[in-house]
Formats: sequence, C-alpha cells, structure tokens
Amino acid sequence: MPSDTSPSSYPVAVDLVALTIRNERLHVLVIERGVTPHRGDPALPGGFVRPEESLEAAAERELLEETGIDVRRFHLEQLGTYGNPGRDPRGRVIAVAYIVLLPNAPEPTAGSDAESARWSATVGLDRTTLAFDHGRILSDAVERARSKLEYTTLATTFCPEEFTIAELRAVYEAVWGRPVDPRNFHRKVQASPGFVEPTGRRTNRGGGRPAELYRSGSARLINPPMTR
Amino acid sequence: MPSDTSPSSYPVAVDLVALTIRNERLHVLVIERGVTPHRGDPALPGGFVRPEESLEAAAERELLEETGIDVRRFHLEQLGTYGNPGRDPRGRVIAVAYIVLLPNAPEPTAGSDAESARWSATVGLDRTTLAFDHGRILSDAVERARSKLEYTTLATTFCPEEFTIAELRAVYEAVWGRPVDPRNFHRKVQASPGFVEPTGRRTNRGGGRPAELYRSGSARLINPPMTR
DNA sequence: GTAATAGTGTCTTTGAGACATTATCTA
DNA sequence: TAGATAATGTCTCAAAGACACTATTAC
Repeated sequence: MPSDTSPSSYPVAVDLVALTIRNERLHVLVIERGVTPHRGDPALPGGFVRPEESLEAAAERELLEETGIDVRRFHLEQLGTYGNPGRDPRGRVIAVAYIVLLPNAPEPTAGSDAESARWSATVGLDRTTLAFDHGRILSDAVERARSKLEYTTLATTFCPEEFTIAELRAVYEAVWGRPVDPRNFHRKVQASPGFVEPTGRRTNRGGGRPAELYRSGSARLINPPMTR
Repeated sequence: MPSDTSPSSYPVAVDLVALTIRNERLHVLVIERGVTPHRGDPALPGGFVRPEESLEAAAERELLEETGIDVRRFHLEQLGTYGNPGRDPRGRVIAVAYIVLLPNAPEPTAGSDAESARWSATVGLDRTTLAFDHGRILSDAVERARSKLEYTTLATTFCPEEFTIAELRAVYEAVWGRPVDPRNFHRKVQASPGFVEPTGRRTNRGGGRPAELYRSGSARLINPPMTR
C-alpha cells in the first residue's frame, strides 16, 4: 500500500468471457457495440463497477443484464486485469476480466443495453475484429479453460443437471479441440472419486444402447489430472 | 465495455508479493507501514499506478523503489485483483497483485519510502497481522507459486546463474514445505528436456563430491509435471 | 436379423516411488 | 583412512495409450 499523495483514479470495468458449448463447439458470448468507440464491432460484454459492489457482484450483474442468466448457480472466476494505457481510446480504463462457464445456454435475450448479444463459435471467430484488447482477453480465457479442464471437474459446469459420460467427453473435445479416446476417458472419469455420481437413470434417445446418466460430484480437483 | 454514463473512478494500486529463498525457506518481502491506516503493521510493498505507466511497469517501479532490485531480469506475473469495497478504510482502492520471484536476494536497502523493508519467512509469519487483505493475497501467491513449480521451470528463477541439482531441489522443498526424494528428483530433472543445461563446471565447496553446475534451460513447461 | 451407440477387458509402455549402491571430493 | 555429499541402478506399482470385444437399445 502506498504512501503517495493524491493518487490518480481510473474507471474500473468488468469484462465477461461467457463460455458454453453449442453444437459440440465452444462458444463465447459477444455483443455488437452500439456506441463509439468500435461502434458496430463485436466485443465482450461488460460494464463499469459501481461504488458499493464487489468486482464479482459487478460481473454477476452484467451477465444478468446481458443475458438474463443468473450466474450464481454456475462458475465465475477472475481471469486477469488488463490496464495498459491506450487500450481504450476514450481514456484509461482498468478492465478486470471474468470467465463464466455455462451449460448449453439459450439465445441471449437482448438486455437492458440495446446492444445485441449472440453466441459465437471461438474457432472461426477472427479475434482481431474484437474491440479493444478483447481478442487477447478471449485467447487468455480459452487457454485458462483448456488448462482448468485438466485438473478440475469444471467440465461438468458445461453440462446440464444430468448428463452422460459421452456428453462430458464431448465437452473436453470441444474445449480442447481434439478427439479424446472414449474408452480411456470413461475409465479415467470412473477412477476419479467424486467427479461424477450415478443417478440410476438412463437415456432413452433411441438409436443405440441407453447411456447411464450422472450428475456432478462433490470433488473439485482431479488427481492425477486428465492429460490433454 | 459499458455504455453507462459517467462511471465511477477508483485509485488503482499494485501490490507486490516478492518471493525468494533464504536459509532453505521461502521468504516474502514485507514493509512496515509508516502511515495510517495500519501504521506500524507489516504489509506488502506497493503503490498507486501512475497515469502513463502500464500495470507491469508500476510493479517494476515499486520493486525498484523498495529494494533497488531491477526485476526485468527475473519473473513478474500478475496474481489477481482485489477490489472489495471496504478492503481499505481510506476508501475504495482496487489492488492488482503481482508475484515476483527472485534469486537469493540481498537485504533490501530502504527505498525512497521511509518504510523499512525486510525479508520474512512465510511459515511463522502470522498472516492475520498483515495490513488490509494482504494475508489473503500472500496465501494466494504462495499457492500460485507452489502450483507453478509443478508444471513450469520457474524454480530456476529462485537460483543463481549457476546452480546444482541439489540447490534446485532445495527450492522445491522450501516452496512446497516437504522433502523431495533426491534420487527421483535428479532423474526427473534430467528427463525434462530444456529444464537445465550443464555448464561443464562443478562446485568445489569442500566436504564431499563436487556437484555438477547447471544453468537454466530454454524450456518453460515441464511435461509431465513434477508431482507435489 | 442390422445399425447404432454404450460400456468393459487387457496388453504394453511410461513414469513415479522406494531403496541401495557407487563415485569423488576434503581432512 | 573416515566422512561427507553427489550421482546412478533397479525393482515395483500405478496410470496412460492403444486396441477389440460385449451389451442394449430401435428398426
């Protein structure tokens, strides 16, 4: 803590990297900016932190405003802070980025902001077109998510309440962008205590043998980790 | 990015968790606060971000002012941002915490700030006595360092230019706070390409067989990771 | 029956953990 | 020589990777 006198103050924003799986691929929530700068460009949703709310509360509020989603049931985690002078042409803004992991999410309903929000596949999205330094933030977020799937059970937060092992494997394949051996994955998940727990129910989607349904277990870490 | 009008602004500080190994134990740089609040309490060094400098530059400047150490040769990494309302009784301050890893460092020379800085062992330091939320920040930093030693080659940044395998192992033991099997450690380091590279020189410290000297290699990641 | 998907068995290789031995220096 | 520290050899077990088979449904 400083002993300086009269420190400078800066607007502090939270930017959200909301990730979900749609059509077997990782998607990120982007808005189209309605105002300058970068008007019309895709950007990550976000907003300024209010005086009496924590950074996390600001992130939760912004997501609720943008998508109508109450994140308190899901996973919210701080990614990092981006504060280079010049990252925002309006003046110096300190952006605290957060990652949100959501199960297969509905089309976002346009929030109180007039900006239109949509899910965009992370592969195929040209990150250089994102406003500000949001391309960099997105890249950091995707790498964080890939890494966290190795040693945590967070993949289940992309899944609905009840899911099959094959659906959980599809999450890994979507985030990692590579195929995962079904047999070894099945064994590995079963060998990780508390990763998933059986519900006793099974699918009846037709076309093949019904799959056992599981729910998320109580474990938060996988040891030894999944290998990418 | 927000479309709100007239966002609130906050002072933004960088707080430093400077870590080094002294006497086989992990130490952190703490200052004694010279001003209220928390006057006389130990705290992490830090200071406010100036308008034209990046967050990293602010961290480097603060460390230079506190210790005379030029961190550009060593490892500086963002830890996280702590911005709860009320964490600073003077008003809302957003603190971006950074981790610095240093080789066996000299006693800090009192910087331009009149506060006295010293190295303090992380075990035995009562974190509840640290000012503000610095105890929490320190705990997060130590856990980050412990974790990073598993899958990166960062342990070498605690070592001098040339070091022995035993000295590198002592770093792991100091940070992890547990003994590491010398034989398996030696084998594992040798089996990780680019972790260390031989200098051809050896120690002559007396008392036993001279140890081969190594320098840091070019690899940044260890695969498979070291196991804690 | 066929097609489709879910789940299991097992062999091989790699690496971690544990332990004993050899090597090279000083005094 | 003894004492100290560095380095290596090797056995066992756990886990990853690769691959083939069995199970259960719809049609």
